[in-house]
Amino acid sequence: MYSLSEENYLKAIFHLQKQPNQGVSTNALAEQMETKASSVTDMIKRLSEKDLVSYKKYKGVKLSSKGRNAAVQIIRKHRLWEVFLVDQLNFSWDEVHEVAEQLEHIKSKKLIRELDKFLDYPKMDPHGDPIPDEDGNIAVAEKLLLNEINPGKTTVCVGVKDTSTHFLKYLDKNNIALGKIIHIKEKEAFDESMLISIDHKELRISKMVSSNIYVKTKN
Amino acid sequence: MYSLSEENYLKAIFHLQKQPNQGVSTNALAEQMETKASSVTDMIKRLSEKDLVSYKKYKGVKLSSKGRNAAVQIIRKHRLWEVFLVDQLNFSWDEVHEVAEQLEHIKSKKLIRELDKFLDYPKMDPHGDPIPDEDGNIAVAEKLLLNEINPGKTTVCVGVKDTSTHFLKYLDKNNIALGKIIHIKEKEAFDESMLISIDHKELRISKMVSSNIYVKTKN
DNA sequence: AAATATATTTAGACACCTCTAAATATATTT
DNA sequence: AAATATATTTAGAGGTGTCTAAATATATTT
Repeated sequence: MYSLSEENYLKAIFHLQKQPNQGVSTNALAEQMETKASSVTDMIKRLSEKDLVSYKKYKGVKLSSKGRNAAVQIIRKHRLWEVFLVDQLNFSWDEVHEVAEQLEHIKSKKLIRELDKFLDYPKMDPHGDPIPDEDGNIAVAEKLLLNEINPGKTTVCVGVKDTSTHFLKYLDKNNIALGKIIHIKEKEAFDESMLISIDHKELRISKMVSSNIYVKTKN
Repeated sequence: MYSLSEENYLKAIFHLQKQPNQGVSTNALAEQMETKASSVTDMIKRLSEKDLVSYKKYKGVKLSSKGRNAAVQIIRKHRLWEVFLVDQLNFSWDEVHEVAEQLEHIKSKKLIRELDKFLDYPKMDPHGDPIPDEDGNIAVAEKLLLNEINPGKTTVCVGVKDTSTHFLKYLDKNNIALGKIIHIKEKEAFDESMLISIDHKELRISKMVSSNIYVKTKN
C-alpha cells in the first residue's frame, strides 16, 4: 500500500482539485501540505511513477482514477472515524480533526467495514460532509424539506425556504439554526405535525414550520 | 513524541525483558523485530541518546524508566483497541493483532481515555492479558474461584481445582474450557447456585461446580 | 590456552522524504 | 517585445531507518 506521506499528498490533491477541472499547482500543494515547493515536485514525480497522478512539468498535477480512488478511500475513513469520535467518544467538532488525521491511515478493510456497520452507515460526518461509499461514490446529499423526512432519521439544518422575519424569529426562539442537528421522533399522520429534538430538547412543530426548513439527512 | 519505529522497538524490548532482569540481546531483538542485528544496533544507539534505554556495547539493552513507561502506554493502547475490535466490531481473537498493531500508535490522550470509558474500563484484553492503567501499573490479575465472583461480572476460565475425570467430563459436556468467557448473570442466595452464560448459552451450576473453577475477572 | 564458533558492532550504501540555494520556465508589466 | 516578477524544477545535502559485508568481541570446544 501507500506510505503515510503519499496518502496525505493524494488527499491534498483531491481537495484542491475539487473546484477546477485543471491541474493543481505545485505552490498550492506546498501550502496545503505545509512544505516547500521543491519537496512537492519530488513527491509528485514519485506519485507519477506509480501512476497515481498525471503530471506535466510546470503544468500541475491531476489525480489518475487510481489516485482518486485511493484519495476517496482515505476520506471515507477520515469521516467515518470523525463520526465515531463525536457520536461515541464525546469528542466535539473541533477536536476530531487531528485524531481522524491519524486514524485515516489505518489499513484494514474489515475494520472500516465493521466501523461503518457499527455506526449504522452514516451518510455524513459531524461537519456535514458526505461519507464516500465503499466503491468511492460520493453522494451529493440532497437538500430536502424537513416535512419530507421519515421519523427515526437524524438531519442537519442547511437552510430555510420562508425567510420572513416572523419565521426567523420563531426559529431563533426554538434554537433552530444552520448546522443544528434535528432528530425526527414522530410524525402525526393527521396533521403532519412532527415531534423533533434539538440539543436534547423536544419540540413539536406544525407542517407549516417543517415545510419551510431545508435539511440534509445524516443516515 | 516517538516515531513508529522507536515505539515498536520499545515494545519489543519490554516484552523480551520480562522474564530475566538482565539486558536484551541484539540478536533476540533482531528476531522479534524481523530485522537485522546491525539495524538493531543502530536503533539502540538512537534510543540510548534519548535516554529510553541503557546500553553497554556487547551487553544488551535495558529499558530506562522513561522507556518502560512509553512501552507500557503503547501496550495499554494495543490492548484497549483489541477489546474494542472484539467486543464492538466483531473481530475474532486471531484477527485483532494486526490492526491493533497499527492503532496502538495513534497519539491522543483523550482518545484513549474515552475509549477506556466507552469499553467500561476493561481489565484484560481478549487474550486474557492485563491492560495497564493510565499510570503504567499492570495489575497481576488474581486467579479466583468462580463462586467468589459477583453477578454482572465477565470472567475467563483459567483453570480447575477438582481435576477428577468426572468433573472434567462435566465441564466438557457443558462447553466449559480454558479460555472460555463466562458471564455471571445471577447468584442464588439460598444455595449459592449460579446462572452463567457461555457462548451465548445459559447454564445453571451448583456451588459444587462454581467452587472448583478458577477464573480471572475481565471487568 | 589456543582454536573455532557465535554474537555484535562498524563501515559504507541505499530508499524515502525533506530542505536550501541556484537555475530555468512561465506570467505580468511596461 | 524586452524587462521584471513569480512559479517551478534541479542539484546537492541531511535525517531516519534499513541493508550487506567486513571487522571485532565474546563464548564454546578441544
